[in-house]
Amino acid sequence: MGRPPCCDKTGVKKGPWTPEEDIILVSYIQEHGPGNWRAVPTNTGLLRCSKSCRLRWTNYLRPGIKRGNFTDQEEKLIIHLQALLGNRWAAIASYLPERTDNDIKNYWNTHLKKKLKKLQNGDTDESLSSGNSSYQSISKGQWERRLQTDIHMAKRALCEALSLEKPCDSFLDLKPFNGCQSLTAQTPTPSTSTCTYASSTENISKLLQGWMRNSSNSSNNDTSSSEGSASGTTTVKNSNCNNCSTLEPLSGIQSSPEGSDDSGSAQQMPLSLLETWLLDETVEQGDDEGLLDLSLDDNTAGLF
DNA sequence: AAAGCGCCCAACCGCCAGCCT
DNA sequence: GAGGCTGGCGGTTGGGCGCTT
Repeated sequence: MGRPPCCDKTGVKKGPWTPEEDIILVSYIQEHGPGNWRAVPTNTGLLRCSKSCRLRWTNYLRPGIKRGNFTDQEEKLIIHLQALLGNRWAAIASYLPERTDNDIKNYWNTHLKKKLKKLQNGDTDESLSSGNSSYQSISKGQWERRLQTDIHMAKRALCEALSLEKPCDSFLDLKPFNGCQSLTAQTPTPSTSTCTYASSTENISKLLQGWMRNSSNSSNNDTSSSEGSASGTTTVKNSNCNNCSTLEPLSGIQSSPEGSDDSGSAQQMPLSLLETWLLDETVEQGDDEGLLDLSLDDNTAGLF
């Protein structure tokens, strides 16, 4: 009957991931591809719940994740999409392939919610002035048309931003992980896939660099690598990797033979969605047909 | 210098739809 | 078909950090 439990509740480690754990997880996924999370703790020896492994991968280690400040375009897009979709962060994240739903959710809760609150209280905010406040005095029909226009503009901006990305040859030359190409090949996506993996490689390289530095500096000082680590995260965020090419490749990492399912479902689907969106030439300003098939959330539409 | 406060964000929790046995 | 697990999702939490007093 059914399946065995995904993991033992006992002996499962919680809390921040250490760089060592990250490396183990990344190595495993490099070899086997993402998916079958239940097998990950068993096969890697990680004392983590399968759920925790999946979350760590999708929210932090997955290729193509962009970290740091949100651009104005991204911000506006999030606001528009939140108005349309409500708090469906995964759906919203599908239009921002470089951002995780968790990041968007956090950004909304910590920044945008406050901004909108201010707006509702009558304050002005120049970054949103072309967004919400301008909707306040117009009819719903006008608002929808304006919204389509803004989404179209955001689409253009995003398209331009993506087209500006150049092939990351320097990272390809690095080959920090054997078989990294095959992982990207799993994803039948736009040309950005190479870059997205490279950017992740950069993240992981930084992480590795920090970890190697820590472990060489203080091989007997575990607290610096595991405690200081809430650090796994801190290492990546704070270290400046000016010369990643000095990194040694990880040994024992094989290419993924048959790219399993995907590199995190959140990666494949969003890109195809985005691609559809970007390539949809029928979406023109003022053309209400064929746009996002989304109805207004009454609550959020009321904001405008 | 240090205590207090607020912000940020990684990670956990609980729920649910879909899938597997 | 039923029971139960998996994977995905949104909400929430709490530790770390920086700023202010």
